[in-house]
Amino acid sequence: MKNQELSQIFYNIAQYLFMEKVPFKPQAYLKSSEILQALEEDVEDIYRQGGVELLEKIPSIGRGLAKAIEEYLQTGTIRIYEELKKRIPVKLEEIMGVEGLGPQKTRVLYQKLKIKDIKDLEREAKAGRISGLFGFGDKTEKNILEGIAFLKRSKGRFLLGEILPLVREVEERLKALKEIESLNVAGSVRRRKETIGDIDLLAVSKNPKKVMDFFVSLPGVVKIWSQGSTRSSVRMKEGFDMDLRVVPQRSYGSALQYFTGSKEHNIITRKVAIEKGLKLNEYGVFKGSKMIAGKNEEEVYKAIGLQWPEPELRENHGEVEAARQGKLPKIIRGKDIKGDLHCHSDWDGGENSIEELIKVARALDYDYLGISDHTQYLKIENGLNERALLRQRKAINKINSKLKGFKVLQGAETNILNDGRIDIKDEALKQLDYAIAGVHSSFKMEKARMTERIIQAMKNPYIKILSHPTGRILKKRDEYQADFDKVLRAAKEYHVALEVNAHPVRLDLNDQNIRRAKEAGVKMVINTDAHQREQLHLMEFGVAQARRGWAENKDIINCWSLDRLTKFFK
DNA sequence: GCCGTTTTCGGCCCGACTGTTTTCAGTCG
Repeated sequence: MKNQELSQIFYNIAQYLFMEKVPFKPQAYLKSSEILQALEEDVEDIYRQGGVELLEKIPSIGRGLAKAIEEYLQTGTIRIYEELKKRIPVKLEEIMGVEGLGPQKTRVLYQKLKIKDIKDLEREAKAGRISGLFGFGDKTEKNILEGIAFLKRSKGRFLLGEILPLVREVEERLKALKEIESLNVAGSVRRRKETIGDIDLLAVSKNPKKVMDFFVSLPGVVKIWSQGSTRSSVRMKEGFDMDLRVVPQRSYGSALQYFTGSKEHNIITRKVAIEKGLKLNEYGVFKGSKMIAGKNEEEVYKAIGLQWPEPELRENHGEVEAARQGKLPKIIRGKDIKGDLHCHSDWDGGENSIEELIKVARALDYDYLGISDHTQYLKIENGLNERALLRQRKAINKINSKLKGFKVLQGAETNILNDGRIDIKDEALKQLDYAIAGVHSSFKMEKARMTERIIQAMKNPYIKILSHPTGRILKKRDEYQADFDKVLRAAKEYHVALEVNAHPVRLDLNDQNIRRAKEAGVKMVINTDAHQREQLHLMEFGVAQARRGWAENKDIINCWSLDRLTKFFK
């Protein structure tokens, strides 16, 4: 698949054009770069099927870029790109990945000091040769060195699961300040993206100076990037940045809307406003110079003729059009979850007994809990064999006989062997309330075989859930190769629910795949895969991901009553 | 370079802060 390569090339061309201050063209390249990055179909397939004409059907790809794609597919290179590279042969991703360096500065650094990559950059900055260049001073040089150090440390983004607890701590501290009238987290944290670049906070206060002074002296602040009366920015010791903006009450809604993003969502909403002869910015909705909305988000959206979209929907994935027609989905909420169907007890070496897990599940107000221990193939996890499963069946029956208003289900997380068979015999699977199947070995299998392997497993009549369906581990392991469309078709045909694994490093299915599953009419289940009782609380991350994937209660089987769920399993 | 159309041209989101200037360019979000 050449999508990513082309996306990168168009990104670089855009930056070169920015350097030469070509108007508007770079934005066009940038836009197409983003489109290609997110495009699910293979551009090469599209080109093979319909040539340049079909490529032009891709949004933001016109005649010029379609030709460029064709050139790349045929020759492996794009002429204008090669020329631009020759003129300024710089590793753009590296240099411009440093905070504060954009195309203009990158150009100067190359022309004056022949800086080509981050190594050159660090060397020249340390030697003090950067300050003094036109447009560069001591501070810029120092910031460059700090930016390089950050890149080395963090590789950029943080997992939502790492960040959210820290954000909540900061929120608590700020809310305790009496000068703060309202406080909200905005940005990608509010949208619950799986990884977070930095944190945006928004506050209302009549005394912004006091608030900013307090903010920049919060415990954990290691550097103050900027401090003003409306915006301040700091680096925390964990390595991420936080922005706090103070806005007047009357603009709070429009500011929250604006700073929640996404950028793409905002561009569209502003255009919607323009169509209606209005102007939308972070201060409000304006008709001429008259402000007609702004104090809360609902009225802002209403003023421009849109239904209020949940933050998780604001990714310019069709939500604005849906909001215009009043057809936004009624996405699930955390309290709709009625049980967790994937957790591990001490039977397979997990940390807690079934009874201990039940306690937490009841505290979460669940109606049921599915124990799904590993099975025998996973020796390292003390996987259960057929006899152990039977013993566990009896134990669970006994526990259930003592419970009122709550039910423990017996599942099992079985393993999909390389040929698609399940590592537990059908006679034993039959005794379970449901069985989960997952790939836990041979991740690197070739695509067609992997697809067939997974589909074979789903054909087993006792398999009701496919756990972590794509196998990715954030920042560590890519998805395994499988044809997801075929997996979806099989899931539908054989009535298998696909898991949305809630663990913050998995989140598998991810938002886009959840959306695809929903559109294919495939049912899903949000599970924590907890190996200790505290992890049952990770459910919120799975719910957030499902919300980002537009999932509604009808799509998620553990939003259903025990009766309906039991029928699904039957 | 794309898009949309009142369709082959004209518009493309826009404001805050920094660091460098000496009135503003560059970067970021």
